[in-house]
Amino acid sequence: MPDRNISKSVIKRLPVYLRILDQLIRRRVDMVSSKELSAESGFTAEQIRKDLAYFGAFGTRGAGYNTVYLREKIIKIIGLDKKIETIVIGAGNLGTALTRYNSTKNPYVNVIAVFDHDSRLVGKMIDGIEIYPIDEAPKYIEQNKIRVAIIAVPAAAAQEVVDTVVRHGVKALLNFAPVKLNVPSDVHVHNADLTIELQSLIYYSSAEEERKERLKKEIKGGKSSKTFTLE
Amino acid sequence: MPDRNISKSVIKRLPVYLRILDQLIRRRVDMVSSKELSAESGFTAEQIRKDLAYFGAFGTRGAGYNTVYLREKIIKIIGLDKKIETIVIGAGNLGTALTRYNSTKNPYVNVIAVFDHDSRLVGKMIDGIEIYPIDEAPKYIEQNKIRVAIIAVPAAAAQEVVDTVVRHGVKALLNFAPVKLNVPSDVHVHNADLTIELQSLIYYSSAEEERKERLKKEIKGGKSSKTFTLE
DNA sequence: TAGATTGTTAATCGATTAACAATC
DNA sequence: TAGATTGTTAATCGATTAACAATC
Repeated sequence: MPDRNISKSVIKRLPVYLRILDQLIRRRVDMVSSKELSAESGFTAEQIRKDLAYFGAFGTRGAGYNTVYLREKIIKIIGLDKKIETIVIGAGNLGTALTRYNSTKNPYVNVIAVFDHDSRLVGKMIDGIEIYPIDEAPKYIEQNKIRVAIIAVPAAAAQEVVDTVVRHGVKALLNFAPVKLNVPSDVHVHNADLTIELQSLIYYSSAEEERKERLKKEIKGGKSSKTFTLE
Repeated sequence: MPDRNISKSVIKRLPVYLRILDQLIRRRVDMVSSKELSAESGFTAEQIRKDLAYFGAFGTRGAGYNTVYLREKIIKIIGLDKKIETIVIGAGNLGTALTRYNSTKNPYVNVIAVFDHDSRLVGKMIDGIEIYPIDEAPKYIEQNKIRVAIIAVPAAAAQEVVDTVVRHGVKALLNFAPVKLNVPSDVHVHNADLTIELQSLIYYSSAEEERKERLKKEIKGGKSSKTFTLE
C-alpha cells in the first residue's frame, strides 16, 4: 500500500466512495465509472480518479472500476479489513444516541463498550452494549487494544478523559465536546461540534446572503441549479 | 457589513471564536489578543486576524480585541443577533438526542419543533418541544418562517423530506442522513455524517500510520507535541 | 478500429503563512 | 518613546481542475 502524505480531505472522501460502492454492489452493479461515482457523491470525476490513484490503479481504461474490487481496496486502505472496535465515553443523550446509531448504521465499526462517570448509569445496557464506570476505561482500552474512542462528555470533563484514554493507547478521537482538545502529535482528533455546525449554517440562511450567493454563482458561469443523479 | 465571497472555512471558524469569547466574558476578561485566541482555538493568530479583517477592523493595535465588542460583531456577522429558530425532522434516537443537546448547549439557536412520520411519536414531548406529524411541516415552516432545518431521518427518506422543506422556504440544512442531498444552488447543506467521520478516523488509528505521521512532522520542523494554553 | 474512460501531468485556483508597516 | 499587536500585502503552499496521452 504505497502511501506518502495523503491529505485529510482525500481520506474523508474514501468512506463516501465505500458507501456508494456498498449500495451499487447491493444492486448487483458490476462496474462504475468515475462519472457515475461523481453523480452519487457530488465530488468531481477528476477528483475521484485522483483520490483513488494515490493508492494504486484500480480501474480499467474504457470500462471504469469493478465495484467489488474497488470496495475491497478501499476497505484495505482505510483499515476496515480488520474488525474495528471502539468505545463511547459518556452515556448521556448524545453518547446513547451515537451508540445506538452506530450499531444500526455503521457496518464497519463496532461500539463494544460505553463508559460513564455516573454510577446510576453503570451496568445498564444500550442496545446490548454495557455501560461501565469511567475508572475502568484504562484497563478496558489496554485489554481490548482500543485505538479509537468517541468522546461524548461535557466540555469541562473532556480534556481529562482524553488525557486518560490517550495515555492507555487511543490514537484517534471523534470529539463531540465543544472544546479544543490538546493531544500528542501522533493522536488524531476529528471534531464533530454540532453547535458550531449549526451556528455556521445560520450565516447561509439569511435572505441577503441568498442574493449574494446567487450572484456569485451566476457570475462564475451560471450553473443552473442542477441535480446530480445516476445517468 | 462588507462581505464579498467569504470562504466556507472562514465562516466555520467564526462560531469557534464566538464560543471562546463567551467563555472569556464569563471570566470577566476584557481584552484578548489574536495570540491568545490562537491558543484557545488551535488556529494560528495570523489566520484569526485575517478572518476577522474580512469583516472589518475590530481590534486595537498594541492592545488586542475587546471581548464584548468582538463578540457582538461576530454575532452580527453570523446572523445570530435575531432569534434563530430551527426544526428537527426525525424523532428517532439521533433526532431526539440532537434536540435535547441543542436546548442545553446552544445558546443562540432554538429548536422549536420536531417532526416525525411515526404517528406513535406524534404529540410526545422532547424537553418541552412537541413532536408533530411530518405532514404539518410545510405549514409550520411557512408560518414560523423557518430557514434552517436539521435532518435526522433515515437515508431513504431524506431526499423527499428535504425537497419538501426546501419548497416551503428552508435555506440551510444540517444533514445527518448518510446520503448526498440534491438541493437548489441557493440552499446550503452541511453534512454531519457520523459514520463517515468515524470511518475516516480509522485510517489514522493504525500503528503504521502513526510512524509515518510522526516522521512527516519531524521532518517538517520537529514541533514537539506541544499543548496550547492561555499564557 | 472507434469509443470510452482511466491515470497522470500541468495549470489554476484558493487558502494559509510570513512579513511588516501602521498605530495604539 | 518603546513595546505590543493589529490589519494588510506579498509569498508560499496545497488542493482542485483541466487536459490529454495511455489503453482497455
